[in-house]
Amino acid sequence: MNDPRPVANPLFLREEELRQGIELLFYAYRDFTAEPDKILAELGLGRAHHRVIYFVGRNPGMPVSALLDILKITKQSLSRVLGKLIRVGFIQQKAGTRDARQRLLELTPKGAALERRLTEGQRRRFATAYRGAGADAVDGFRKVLTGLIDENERLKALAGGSRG
Amino acid sequence: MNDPRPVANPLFLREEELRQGIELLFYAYRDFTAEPDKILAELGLGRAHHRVIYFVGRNPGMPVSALLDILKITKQSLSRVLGKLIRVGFIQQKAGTRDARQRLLELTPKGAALERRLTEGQRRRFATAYRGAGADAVDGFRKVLTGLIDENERLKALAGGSRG
DNA sequence: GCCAATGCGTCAACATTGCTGCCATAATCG
DNA sequence: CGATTATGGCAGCAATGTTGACGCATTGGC
Repeated sequence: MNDPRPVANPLFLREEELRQGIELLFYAYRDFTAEPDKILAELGLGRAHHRVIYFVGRNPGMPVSALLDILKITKQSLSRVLGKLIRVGFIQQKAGTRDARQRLLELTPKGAALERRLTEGQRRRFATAYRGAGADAVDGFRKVLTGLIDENERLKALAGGSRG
Repeated sequence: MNDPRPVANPLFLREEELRQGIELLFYAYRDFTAEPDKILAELGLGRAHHRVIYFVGRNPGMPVSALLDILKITKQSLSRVLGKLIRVGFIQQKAGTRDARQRLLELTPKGAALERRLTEGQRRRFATAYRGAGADAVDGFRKVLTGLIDENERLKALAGGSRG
């Protein structure tokens, strides 16, 4: 009846708060990726292919090095994924004009169609979540997520498309 | 000089807003998992092991089936990961009392130490992001992330530890 | 007490996604 | 010209996921 703690222990609350954040991030990411994964599996592709298709669609004409910097994987890992997407005809390369060593990447029409199909569900999921949470919540969401990103990556991340 | 659009196209804004959300989630998750991944690699473990260690630490005495329901992977995949963690001595099993078929999972002291080591950086990352964003932002962050989770998973996700 | 269902584990085979290390080519920069 | 950069390829290895099939102990309903 007589709780000795007038307010909840702030240290416990803090720990609980942090753990809840960790878990929410896990659950959200888990469900967020499940839908496209199914579509990809039917095509013999994986999540890595989606990431490449997404960012190339977002940044048409980007060189391989820019993709590597976003994905933070090795050149060899990307090479395999990218090679398959090119062979199957979702992505095409053009030689760079300024630097002829560069291979500038862009989606083929077929690739753009797949991109839309893959990302559609994710956009809808975000739209629903945003609508349900309200504009202020969306702002907070962005603030916290941005704070989770490595400091030296933040600017690049916020630049998003080729607007930066 | 004279922009024909008095305000930005709301449809474009919406699309841009949604894509930014998608990307922020990707970047945050990428950097959020990078630190523990390094530690795990030194131990010959992977991200899947971290997830198991995390949730068992959070829910001591949980049966295997509960873990499967959280991770959404197959029994066989979990079995391999769990088996290794038990062999190496990070997790131990006890037979269930109510149902003797169940294997109730808990961290060994060694496992608890690893859990702290792995999750420490992630907690710190969240603490910094929360502090920088403010209490209202944290609330919005939680609202949006919760909205991203599959509807029929939301209650379970929010229950978090064994408080539910 | 029988018998189906449940909880858990395991063997085999396979694909994806990372990694390292090494090598090659071509182009650009100083 | 020589060093660096941008890209690609090959071999091999590990982790993480999948499906399918099977076994074993226990539980619970009839």
